[in-house]
Amino acid sequence: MNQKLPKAYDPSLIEEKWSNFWVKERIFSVPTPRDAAGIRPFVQLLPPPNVTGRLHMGHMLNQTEMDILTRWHRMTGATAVWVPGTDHAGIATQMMVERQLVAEGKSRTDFTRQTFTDRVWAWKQQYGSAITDQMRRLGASVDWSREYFTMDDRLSHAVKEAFVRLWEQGLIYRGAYIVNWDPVLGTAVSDLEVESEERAGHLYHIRYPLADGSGSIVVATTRPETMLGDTAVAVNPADERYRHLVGKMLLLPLAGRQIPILADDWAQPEFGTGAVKVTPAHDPNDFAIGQRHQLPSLSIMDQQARIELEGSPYHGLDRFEARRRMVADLESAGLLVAVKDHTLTLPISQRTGAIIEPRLSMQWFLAVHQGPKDGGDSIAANATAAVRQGHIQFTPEMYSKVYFEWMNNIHDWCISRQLWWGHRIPAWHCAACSEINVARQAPAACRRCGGTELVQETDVLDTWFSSGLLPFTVFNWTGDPDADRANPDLAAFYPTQLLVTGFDILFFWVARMIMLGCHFMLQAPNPDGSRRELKDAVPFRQVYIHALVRDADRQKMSKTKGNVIDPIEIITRYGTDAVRFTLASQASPGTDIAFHESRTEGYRAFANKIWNAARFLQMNLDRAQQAGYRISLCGHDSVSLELPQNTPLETRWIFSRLSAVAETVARALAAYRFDEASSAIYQFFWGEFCDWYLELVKLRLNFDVAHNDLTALTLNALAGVFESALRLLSPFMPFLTEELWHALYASVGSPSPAVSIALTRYPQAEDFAADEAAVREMNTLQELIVAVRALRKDMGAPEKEAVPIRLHAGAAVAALAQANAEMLARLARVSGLELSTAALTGAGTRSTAAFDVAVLYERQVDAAAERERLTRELARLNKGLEAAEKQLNNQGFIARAPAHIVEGLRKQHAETLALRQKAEAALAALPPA
RNA sequence: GGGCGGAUAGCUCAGCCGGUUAGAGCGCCUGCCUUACAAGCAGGAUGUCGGGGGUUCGAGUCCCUCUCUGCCCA
Repeated sequence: MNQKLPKAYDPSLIEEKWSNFWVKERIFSVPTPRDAAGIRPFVQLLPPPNVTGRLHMGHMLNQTEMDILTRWHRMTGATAVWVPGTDHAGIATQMMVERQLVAEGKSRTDFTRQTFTDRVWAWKQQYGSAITDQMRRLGASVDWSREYFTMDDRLSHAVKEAFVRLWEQGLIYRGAYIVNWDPVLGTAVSDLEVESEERAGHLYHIRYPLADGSGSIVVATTRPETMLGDTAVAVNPADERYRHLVGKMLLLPLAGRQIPILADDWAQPEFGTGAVKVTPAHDPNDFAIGQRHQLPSLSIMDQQARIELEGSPYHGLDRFEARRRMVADLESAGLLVAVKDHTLTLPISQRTGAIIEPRLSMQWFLAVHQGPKDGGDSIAANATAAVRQGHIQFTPEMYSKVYFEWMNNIHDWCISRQLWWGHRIPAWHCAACSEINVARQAPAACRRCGGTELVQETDVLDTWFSSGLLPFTVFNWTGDPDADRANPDLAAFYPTQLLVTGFDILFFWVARMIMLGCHFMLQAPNPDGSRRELKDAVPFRQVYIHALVRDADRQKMSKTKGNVIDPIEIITRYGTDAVRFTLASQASPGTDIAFHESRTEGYRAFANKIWNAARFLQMNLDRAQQAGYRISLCGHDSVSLELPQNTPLETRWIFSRLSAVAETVARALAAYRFDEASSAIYQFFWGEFCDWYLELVKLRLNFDVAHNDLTALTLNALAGVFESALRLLSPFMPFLTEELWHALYASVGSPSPAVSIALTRYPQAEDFAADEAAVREMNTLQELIVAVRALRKDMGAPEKEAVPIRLHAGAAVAALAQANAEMLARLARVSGLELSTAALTGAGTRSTAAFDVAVLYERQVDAAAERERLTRELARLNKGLEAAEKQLNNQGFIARAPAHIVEGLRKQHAETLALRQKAEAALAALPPA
């Protein structure tokens, strides 16, 4: 019945078993609650990885943090829902499939839209779950029954609904604007998807002759190829050099059109020649000038950024080829005045690395500064207020500043993409009258002219539009106030409690969720029918922004650098629990994590330590059973707050420590201090439970004699503390603790009280008896033991040989030492204790504030080493005394510092003084060097 | 150019609302195969808290400034 645990911890033997178990048994599935008001929800949305993605360290950190919090809250009785899903990732996925086609010698244009998207779906079916499969190995306690894909019917329906509503509210509009055009992808991309890069380039000075032949003006430009689209030349109104030319017409070289010279502040006199060409269709600033002066916009490039100008000799040329040709032509025409080196900042597409072409094109936009037609504040106003008013809190707090900064400068959001893969915009263009019919279903006839020839919009929505809706769409939001009010999932789980994510998607995703969440949910009534306020419309109440995982040299991981650490590979070598603990132990808000494998090695050793503690326990439980003891273990009830009268010191102590650690962990986790929480548990488990408690219980467990109370009591305490410690640790190391927890119950011969440790109660400070006196006494004994061990070492006493000691101390400490002679014998190999009324100094002694102790061992100490040690000690003490005296002699300090600080310092000063005397005496007693 | 961080032991990082002589892990040195664990046990060494100035009875902690360094936005 009792399976022996293997001698060494081997994660590969247990992790797969439990991750399968958790999924198969649906341990973390949360049904829709009947009574939303009766639960304490802890709801989080997993930042959905792209279907094209592979798990990286960032995911692992993110999921480790989310999982620790989820498991912790779940164990404290919350209804913990963690919703997983994947994102269709428009551009990334389409690129992935297109690349596949290229390998087959085909291209997207060989397919119809339908057959292409069918192919993407097929790809998704086959490869799309790679990342969620990897996730299962991390032990993430997500609710798989709620898993979604952003293009599921359910979510697509909601996306369509959201779009139509925004359109009806007048917040979505269509228009020709300058957008960031990626000529490789053939689509517009948002500002966020554009990076800027400095590159060496040229500034071309080109002469534009006046139409009347009376002279010319020289313009400076970095992009001569766009001159075919020029519709003006601008000079600064204050620029004396050109004032007389304003209003005159120019003859545009290479095009032969006439364009005006106008005055506009945008032209900076000190840049280039002070005269700039204006190309409204190919430059955002020029576009603005064009608007101010009602200039025509002349688009001269196609979707691949080739010159598109019928009849022009440059027609069909790539933009950079066109530049070369045009510069050459200008030169031969004598119009190229100068070419100067110039560093220019180029917009680069994040996806493809292509140089973005600002391009005038028809796009769909979401208005962020405008109130909806049916009343209410603008999207940006609500999103700003939600954070400003504290309904959403950022950790680290600093990120709220970043958020405001962005929100204050936000522009209307270009939500259309010229792709095939994504949510198609629900709009139909009337062939007859060009009316745009936005509708939930394909309309039969145009609403304006009744025409029946309707063509659906070909654009799809930006991926972030649909993911921005997730906090409510995953809970089946419909947009219909009555239906939404009656929706039990929405009632129970919205707003979600927390979002854990990286700063890289703060604007892409976090901000969009706040924008869309506040906007839509303000319109959804509360479950009781009352009007929803902003504080309950927010998509989440807390945002925790985690750090970046870097390599051991603090370098950002990147494919090109080749320093990417694959979490699966590390997990395979060290086990998931050890990797999770590594990340947790370094996860402190606002600090990047340098991932050192040596640390993971250390935490695997920790896991092994726990494993062996379990083996020790199992061994003793076996013996106990053979000896006829019955051990009862029943979750946290096994630990009694009332310890029996005869409970030995170390047991009173360990329960006190357990209580304190539970407190520390709770406080740390509430503040996202994963590092503090994990270090407190580590310290407790290894430094206190294993190093001290397990050694001490060996004194109490006695199976050679008939049944005795002390053994029984100790066994119960030992098992109870261990069981509690496993629960304490389980959010951090779910696999190991699950395995050992079940094994522990098996050893006791009783069924586990829950199918999983994850469903038990999290240890709380008040679950354990705290005993201040026991902690103090134990600390004194620890000090004494450490002092004796050190002395033994100094004097060269062999490890195995027991040695007597002499102790000088106050009555209480002396009595404590006498009462615990066994402890001293066991842990410091003390063979006998002799009390001394006189203070002890000289070779072979050590002193603390509480006692002097001497090891009675014949061999002479190494006088030189001892002198060195004492000298160091003396220096340390003097430093302390100096600092203390400086303050104590300071009248200001005595007068102004709080009494307990002054008193504490005095006491310490007195103690240090005594220690110094002893050290001096010891030094003097040494034979001369 | 604007904004936000960081600099503490050899390395990676903690150090709260200022309060007594600054901590952890890894690494390093020494001794131990003490039957739970050598992935272990025990003992030990290591810091002008980036420089300078200020506030304060008191500064690693608050303020100013400089140096170095990282990130975000334009």
